[in-house]
Amino acid sequence: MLDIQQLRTGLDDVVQQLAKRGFAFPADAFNALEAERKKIQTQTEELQAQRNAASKKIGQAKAKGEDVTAIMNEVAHLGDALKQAEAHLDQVKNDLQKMLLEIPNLPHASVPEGKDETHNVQMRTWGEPRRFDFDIKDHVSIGEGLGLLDFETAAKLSGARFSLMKGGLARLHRALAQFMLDTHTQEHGYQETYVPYLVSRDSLLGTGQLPKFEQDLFAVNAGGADSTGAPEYHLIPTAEVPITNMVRDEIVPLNALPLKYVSHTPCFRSEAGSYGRDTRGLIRQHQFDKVELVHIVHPDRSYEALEQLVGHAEKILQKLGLPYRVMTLCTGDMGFSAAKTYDIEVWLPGQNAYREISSCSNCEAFQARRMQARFRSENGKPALLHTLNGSGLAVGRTLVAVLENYQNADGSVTVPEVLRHYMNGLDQLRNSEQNANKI
RNA sequence: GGAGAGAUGGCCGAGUGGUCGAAGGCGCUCCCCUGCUAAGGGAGUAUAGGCACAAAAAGCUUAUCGAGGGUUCGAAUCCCUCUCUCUCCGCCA
Repeated sequence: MLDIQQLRTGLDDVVQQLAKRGFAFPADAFNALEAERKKIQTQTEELQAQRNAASKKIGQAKAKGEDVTAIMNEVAHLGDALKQAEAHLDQVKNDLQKMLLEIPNLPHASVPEGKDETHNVQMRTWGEPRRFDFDIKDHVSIGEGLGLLDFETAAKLSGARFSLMKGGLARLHRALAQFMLDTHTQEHGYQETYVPYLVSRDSLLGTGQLPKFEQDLFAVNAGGADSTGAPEYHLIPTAEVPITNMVRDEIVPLNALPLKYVSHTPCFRSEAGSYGRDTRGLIRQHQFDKVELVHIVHPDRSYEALEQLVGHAEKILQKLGLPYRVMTLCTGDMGFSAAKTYDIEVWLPGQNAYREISSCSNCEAFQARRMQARFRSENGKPALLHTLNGSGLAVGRTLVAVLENYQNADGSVTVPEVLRHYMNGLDQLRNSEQNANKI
């Protein structure tokens, strides 16, 4: 959420900045609402002040045992007018709030201007894509070839865009998550957290998924789909939601900053509207695992923290020996809550392309304002925090990258050195009688 | 799921219709005193808005005692609904 003060005092600038990210701010509607708000609020508060003063007088008079009918008459007519004014004010404020909640964050000055992902700017690359002297397969063929990846059965269980992994592949998936968690907690100073996978609407409002992106979420009702009323819970689309909301309505002591949390969770996305893209394989699923990094920081430190955050995510790819590049997203490609975003894209030989595996964003005070997440600042006053989040990394896509980059001519896959410890020393996934064995 | 108790400021805790944004304590900040320390004395110490102003300060004003609604001239206090916490019972991984 943007600062309404900023809209009142510098609307033109805000409109211009939002235009850069392709958002048309309804300035006229805002100005009209704001003018009305001002009028009604003044009027309402005037009436309230009258009432309060009269009530006080009544109280004082009664205490002295005086007759109060005169004052009572004086105040009697206020009731209806006040009620009406209050209702009107509520409505106008609600409309304003609704408008405010649907406005995306302003891009940071350093963000390149552009319409879509073709205007993202490459910052750096790491590693050399490996040369293969055999015909390479994509991860689907590799996984199915091993007898360890089974989309058909997953479809039977749930439908499209779900996956079933078995044996060494399921274990490799787990190993990746463990490895990421261990690295971030032991080397990067994050506190491991276990969080709810079902969250309230308030939490989703806080991080910006609601009210605008309800279509992308899965909703859950206790007692089944035909239960009446609004959904009680939503499945988390990312651990960013529960982790960041830990500080909602809190005032964090200055000396507790920065807070750095990591959590491994499943993520659930309906991805409405993206059908037809990445229909094959593990790239785009309704359910996937992710290790999420969140920083809650002092506003002066958030861009410093963003660089660290990206570095921590990169470290995982480096240790796994997976080539990648880091992109700064342009204004038109950034997410709703972000002021600046770096994407990390890993090299996928099966697609002969770099594909997003991590997205690291500084949301500045955008989420904090929605959440009323504050810290007690140097002058003793509460001030809004800055929040950042980033994948460190998307586990499913990392698995894809490992399969494709570490594939061998005979269809086997070499287990990266750093993961063997988590695989009981196993150094290769290969097909076997056992793997091929039915369900 | 059943029965009961509760939710007040950074924390503890008083307050059952009026001058209460809220006693008292703790903590914190500043000052005084004390040759260090400890003890003592004094003052201050919620948040978010609005108005006005070029802006800040001061000022005026509104809201907030878990949330929402209601009764009333007036609600922390009375009524209703909800949420959460705790205790006991049941069930359950």
